[in-house]
Amino acid sequence: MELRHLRYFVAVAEELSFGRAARRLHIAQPPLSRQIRDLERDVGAPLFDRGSRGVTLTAAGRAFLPEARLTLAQAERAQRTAQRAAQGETGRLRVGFVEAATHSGILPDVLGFFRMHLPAIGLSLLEMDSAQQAEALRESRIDLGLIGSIPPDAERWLHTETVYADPLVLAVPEDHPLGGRRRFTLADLAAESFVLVPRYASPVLHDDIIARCREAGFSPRIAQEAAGWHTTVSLVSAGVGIAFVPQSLARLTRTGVAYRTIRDFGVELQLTAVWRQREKSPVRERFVTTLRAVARARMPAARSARGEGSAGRRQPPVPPAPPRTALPRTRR
Amino acid sequence: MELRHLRYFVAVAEELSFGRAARRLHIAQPPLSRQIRDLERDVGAPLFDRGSRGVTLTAAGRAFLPEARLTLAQAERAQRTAQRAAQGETGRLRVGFVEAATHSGILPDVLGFFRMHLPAIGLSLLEMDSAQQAEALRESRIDLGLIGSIPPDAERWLHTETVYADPLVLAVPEDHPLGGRRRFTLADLAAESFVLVPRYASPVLHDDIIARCREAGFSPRIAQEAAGWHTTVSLVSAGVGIAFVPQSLARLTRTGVAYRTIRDFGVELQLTAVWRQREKSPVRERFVTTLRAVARARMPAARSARGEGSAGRRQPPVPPAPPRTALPRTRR
DNA sequence: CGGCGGCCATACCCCGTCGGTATCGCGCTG
DNA sequence: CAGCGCGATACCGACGGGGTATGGCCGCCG
Repeated sequence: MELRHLRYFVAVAEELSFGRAARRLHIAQPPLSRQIRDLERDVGAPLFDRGSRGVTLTAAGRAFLPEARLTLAQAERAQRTAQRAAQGETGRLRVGFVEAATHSGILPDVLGFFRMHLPAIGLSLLEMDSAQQAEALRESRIDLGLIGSIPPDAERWLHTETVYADPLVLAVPEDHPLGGRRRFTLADLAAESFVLVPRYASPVLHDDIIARCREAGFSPRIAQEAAGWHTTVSLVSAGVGIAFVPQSLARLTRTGVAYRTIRDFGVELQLTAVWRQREKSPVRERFVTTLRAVARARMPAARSARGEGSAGRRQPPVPPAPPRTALPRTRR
Repeated sequence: MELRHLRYFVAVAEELSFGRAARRLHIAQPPLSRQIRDLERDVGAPLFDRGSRGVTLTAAGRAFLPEARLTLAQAERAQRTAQRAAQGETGRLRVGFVEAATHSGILPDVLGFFRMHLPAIGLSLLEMDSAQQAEALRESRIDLGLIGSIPPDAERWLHTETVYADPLVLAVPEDHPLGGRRRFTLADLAAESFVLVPRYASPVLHDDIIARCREAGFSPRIAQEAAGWHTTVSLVSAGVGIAFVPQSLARLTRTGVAYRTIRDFGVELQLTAVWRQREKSPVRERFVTTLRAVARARMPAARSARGEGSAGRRQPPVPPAPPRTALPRTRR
């Protein structure tokens, strides 16, 4: 028994005529008769009573009809399910992320987009640090990691893509002596007091800043630790100290605070997506595409993120184009 | 897409190896590869990741697998449903019956057998008289009628089969003068008082008896009406009168009552099944087969019922052999 | 009442395709 | 590095799905 038999049977049962059914199926009547005969032989019982004036369903045929319809519907459902899974419209994705990914607002936006437009995708979110994510990826406990920077051992089996990069600029109180100067070097700040992100909140960023300062010849004096960027800016505004903040923040000018670029400071706030290199996953591709779009919308400058991978392509921000396979569809 | 593709896909997905799956399917590996490739083209997405070391399911494949299994199961279910319907193991039957059919105990026995052995059959029971049944059959409101005798207009489009025939004998009190006589004619009973079934309970039987008496030259004097045979016998035993009762009752001898055959009385208690001539119905055949078996078990004499139709065949009483079509089953 | 037309079955043919054999390409492995 | 295991590719034969032509049956109508 094949689906063809069921399709033919349903057509004949609906038309109650071999001739009309054959026309509807775009085949000739004799082959249709033969297929139905084969089906009846296979089922083991006649399904139609042939009268010279059309045909009628037998008891077996009447019982068979709804089941045959169900079978055909189930077959189509199977096909659609596979297609949707291939296009990443359904499935499951386990995402590891550092806390900073939520603070930046990028991850919440992506999640909101998925809940809104792709509700059939099950997302599992697991907060963990970079090292844990690398291990979880290796052990296939997560499918995607979101980390603050590319790990030192940029492993060969991992694909990394920095989707968001925001250079840090200096925030100073408007009435601060440095407010008037045009150009800084890092060393000029040796005597200042800083508002700094606590290490536990963003270890990579914290360490990067400290390391750059030490390279410039001083160890920064920490006046106050602050976990959120807006808090940090408020403290700067209040004169507690100066701070390094993402450039994107500088666009929302706040009274009492001035922003100054430090040439060759080179520390960036980053968000990098990382996943198992050779594993194809339509859902992951969807996620990354969305992530790129959301992140780009929040990027401070027009230039795109400089991650390795295919991060350079321009795409409409939201919604992202679905990843499509190039295979042509045949009939049915 | 055909069921073949799904069967092959499931095999490969379960074995995670084209070679092993091909062996399991009893085909060579290259055709299997081609079928899977065709399936993937049809679905519109790759279902397997081919590694040189076996294969893995893609996300689409993982989503497709359970749906494919469901489709195959549904197809088998469809087939079995049709088979069962063809053998009358499932379906619906609307049965019209006269009240006497239940009093005789035959119909309840058939119903009990169906509830016990064929619970998947839905039986609709509608009590109506012979004329109503004929009309209901014509209008296809019932599929089978159970009546007390063949209707006067033994219509050409109806098939009738008398499944039960029980000649009436005379029941007299043991101490009654008639008890000693060997041979009777009906006319000998002209002066007696009778216990008779009320007309509303069995109109045909009632009228038959009255008519025979009038032919014999008298109109019977009714001492008492009684609706059940056992009640009738009790009344005879108590000396209320004499009565015509089914011969089968005479086997259960009751103290105080003697039974005598009246030559050429010729009135029978009958139960006749009737249905639309040219309509095939496995459930109806089942029902009639069972009916025959149950009725025969209650028949008084060894001789079979003399109905027109195929009533003469001997069959094991219960359970009846299922009507089987001679079509051979092919593979799968 | 006989010819006609509609309907399905049968007979026969062609070619698409399913399944078979032979072979290749490619990693992995001893 | 040769061997091997696995899937893909190439090619072939034959089975069967679909085509046309035709027959048998029955209801209809002139």
